Formats: sequence, C-alpha cells, structure tokens
Amino acid sequence: VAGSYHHGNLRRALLDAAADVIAAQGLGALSLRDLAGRAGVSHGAPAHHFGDKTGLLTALAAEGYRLLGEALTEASAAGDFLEAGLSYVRFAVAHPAHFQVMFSPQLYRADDPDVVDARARTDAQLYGTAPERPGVAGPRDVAIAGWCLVHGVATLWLAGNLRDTADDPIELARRVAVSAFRDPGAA
Amino acid sequence: VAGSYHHGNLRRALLDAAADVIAAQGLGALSLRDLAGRAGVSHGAPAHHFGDKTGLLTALAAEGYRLLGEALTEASAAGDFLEAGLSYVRFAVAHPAHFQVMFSPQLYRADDPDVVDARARTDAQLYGTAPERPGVAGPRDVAIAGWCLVHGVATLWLAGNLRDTADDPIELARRVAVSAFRDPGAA
DNA sequence: TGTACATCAGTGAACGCGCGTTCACTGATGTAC
DNA sequence: TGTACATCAGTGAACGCGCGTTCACTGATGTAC
Repeated sequence: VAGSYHHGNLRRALLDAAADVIAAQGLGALSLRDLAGRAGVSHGAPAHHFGDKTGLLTALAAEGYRLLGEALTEASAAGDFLEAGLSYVRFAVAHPAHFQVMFSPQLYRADDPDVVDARARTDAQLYGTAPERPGVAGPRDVAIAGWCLVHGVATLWLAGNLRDTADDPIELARRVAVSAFRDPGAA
Repeated sequence: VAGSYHHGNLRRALLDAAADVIAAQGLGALSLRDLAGRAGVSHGAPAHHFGDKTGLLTALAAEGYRLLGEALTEASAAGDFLEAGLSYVRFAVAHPAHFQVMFSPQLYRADDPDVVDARARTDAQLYGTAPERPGVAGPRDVAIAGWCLVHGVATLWLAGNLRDTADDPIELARRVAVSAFRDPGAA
C-alpha cells in the first residue's frame, strides 16, 4: 500500500520486524524507532499499537506461547513424548526471537492476561505426554526432565554452542533424548 | 583507599560490579559509565582496563569459563557424572551473570585466546565423566545429553521458570537427572 | 639518602549519537441519516 | 446518492536522557643512579 497514509497491518509488520531484528542482531539491538523505520512509518507510530516497548515484547511473548502451543498440538494429541520434545526444538529453531523473549520474563509483563492464558495452555501440553518410568520416576518428573533436556538443546543450539557437535538440531535432539531416556532393556 | 588517586584494584571492582548489575537487572542494564560510578571512579577509567565494553564482557566470559572449570574439578577427578552435573547447576546459580554472558557469545570476542583456552579446559572436564550406557549410547552422546539436561535446568531456573516447581535448584537438578538417566533395572 | 625521570592509572571536558516518550496535528475511513 | 460527523491511524517536532569513546591532562608510583 505504497503512498497511502494508513499502513494496513502495522501491528503485524512491527512484530515481524522485531522478530527479524532479534533473531539477527539480538535483543540488545531492538529499538522501536528502528522497527518503525523498517515498517516505513514514522517513529511515533508504534506507540499506537503497543503503548511502549514493554508492550511490544509482551505481545511477542504471548504470540510465542501461542505458536509453541500450536507446534505441540499434534504430538500432544498423539501422546508422543519424544515427538513433543522434537517439536519444542523445532519451534525454538523456527522462531528464535519468540523463544528468547518468552524465557526472559523480566523483559515483558508476565502477568499480562494474554500471556498467562497462552502460557497455561502450552504448559498443559508440555506436561501431557510424559510417560511414567516404572521404578524410576512418575510422569510429572519425567515431564520436567524432558522439558529441561529439550530446553537445554534449544538454548545451546541457538547460542551457537553446539554448531561443531551436530549439523541438524532436530537430529541432535533425537539422539540426546534417546541417550537420556531409553531403557537399556528395550528393543 | 578512600581519597587516593589510584583505586588499587579497579579491574576487579569493575568485574564484580558488572556481575552484580547483570544478576540484578539483566544484561540490558549494563553500562560502563554506571560501573565506573559504582567503583567510585570517573567514567573514562574503564577504558584503561578493558579497552571497550566488549572487552569487559570478554573478560567476564573468560573468568566464567575458569570458574566453571574449577567448579567441575572435584567431580571430574572423582569421575562422578551426576555430581559434575550438579556442580554445573551450582555454578550457574552462584554466578548467574558469568553464566549468562558465557553462553551469549555474540556479546564478546569468543576467539579471544583467554576465552578459548579457559573454555577448552572446561569442555574437557564436561566430557570427562560421562559413562557409556550399554546398548543405548556411547559416552560422548551421554555427555552431550547430560550437558543439555543440566544446562536446561540452569537456564530455566535462572529465568524464573521453575520457581513454582521446586525450592532448591540443586535438589531439582538431582531429581531431573535421576528421572532421565537412571536405569529401571538398577537398585 | 636523595634526586631525576619514566611509567602508569585515573580525570574531566567534549564529541556525537540513538533512544523512548509525549502531543497537538492531520489524513483517511467508515457509519448514520 | 450524497452529506455530516465521529473515529481511528499515522505524523513530525520536541523533550530530555544516558550512552560509548576520545584525548590532552595530572596525580601517584616506583626505579635507576
């Protein structure tokens, strides 16, 4: 919509630009003025949609939890613990900016109703597929352990600390999950 | 050394102040001018010791890898895989700023000789205690899996995402490690 | 013991910058009649 | 179909701020003789 006064979908454009900047340059490089420039709009415009910078990060976090929830839906419905873990890593790799913001709660309003709601839904899926390990741990402990494991894979990968260990983060996650959780007795 | 022209140990004081600020307010709140103020020194002084801001973060990362190496020494010498993992989490909790900086390599000069050296020593210890899991995975895969697991516990804990799951991060780490790695057949 | 001198560490003024936020405004849109 | 009006979205000038970095300087320290 070149030349027109109204942008059409500025909110979406700003969120996308923010994700791009964070993924490419990190959170430290994020500025509202820069985002406005990228969207081709004056630097005061973002205030209309997000109020302030924290508002934008809050929206990004809420969107992140929603996207993660969607990414987990299929594996969750199928009750597939391993696949849920792999989907978690896939999400982190596909949406590194959302992932980074979501887990930096001091940057946004973690008590925002949108965030709380989306997060609750996602948490339920995160805990839903974990099996019991008879004689070792109940499903809840297994769920937490699985979450920590895939979260570790995702953060170490995104920060570039596993780049010389593996080419494909999903293959790596699978290998790591098997190394940790498979019982020696199993086929 | 109040009133004297020379500080005495400004380098140390600046690193300590940086760790305090990062732990309390996050990386975004870090500024050389603020650190100088905290150390009671003019704002141009830090340049003498670190050159620029990246230099300070590089020093912090190198120190972090050195401290982590020391934290792992005992468990590494004893060949105790679980204890090495717990020491990793203990280090992250005791030195959250160092931990955060170390694993944000875009913030510092990761090819700095000091960093490379300290990191290599630490990596060796990180990989040294992992046992084979017969029929499941070799020691290297187990080491990576263990690293990812404790790294996940540490980052999730530091970001405040496990505060309602456990009181003590070390106890949590132990439980998580057992849930993942213990064989059902074992006593 | 005393003097000269080199070295080092910290000063403080100055530079230029990009930032978040506010606010009176104006252009565009859409609804009521 | 046409006019009046309310609402909304984006403008652009202005504010005040803290920042990193540079640089000629000065105070302090310690070494050589």
